[in-house]
Amino acid sequence: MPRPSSPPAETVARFRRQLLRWFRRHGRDLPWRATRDPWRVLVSEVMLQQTQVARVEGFYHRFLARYPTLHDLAAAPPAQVRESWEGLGYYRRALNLHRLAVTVRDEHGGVLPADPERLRALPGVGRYTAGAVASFAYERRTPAVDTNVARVLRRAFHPRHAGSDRRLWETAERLLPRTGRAAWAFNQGIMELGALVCTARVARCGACPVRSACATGRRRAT
DNA sequence: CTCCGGAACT
DNA sequence: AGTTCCGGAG
Repeated sequence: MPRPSSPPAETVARFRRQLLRWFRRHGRDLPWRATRDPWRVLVSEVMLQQTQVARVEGFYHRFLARYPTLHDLAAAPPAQVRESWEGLGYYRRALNLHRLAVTVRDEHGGVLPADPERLRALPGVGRYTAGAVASFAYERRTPAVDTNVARVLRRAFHPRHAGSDRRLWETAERLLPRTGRAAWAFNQGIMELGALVCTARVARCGACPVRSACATGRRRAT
């Protein structure tokens, strides 16, 4: 029997339902999940790009105390911005965030765009971050596939397929619940699953809430 | 010591 | 397609 190019609708629905229920109960109360302020969401996403949650938390609060709005960052001298980023590494992120703030101030009336396409055009914003900001700040019904999510989707729905980001984004799109509000929770949830359960080094299938809807989990009850 | 991780650039 | 950036986790 040929492997379907796309998972069955019933499996997709079950995965979505199980994930959402699990996230409601087990999702962590992270600071950036308690806000829809686009600036705060953006800062969290940029910091989280290559840095783990535990490390980001402290810097996140300090940075936002220093730059409570996008305008505060835009007005700051580059050297100070760089200093505020000390300890997080990948300093180009700070440079790009500063450039982004200036661009949004000067060319978008100070308002961060809600559209992934327009977000994508800003410095330091790739496909993932654009989707994340659109979903987490504006509750747009749009996918956000970072490497954690890609890993979960690959294990669950495309176990023998190595590459093709396109397939993964298509699957992510299919998995999204109907409303933007629910899509927010789904996107948060699937990232949480990748962070806590379906981690890079070990897939904890025995503790996984979507095990029965997952190609990898159905094989082994680890 | 090896692996992990978005975006930009070559 | 491959490389670079930077620090932490396993």
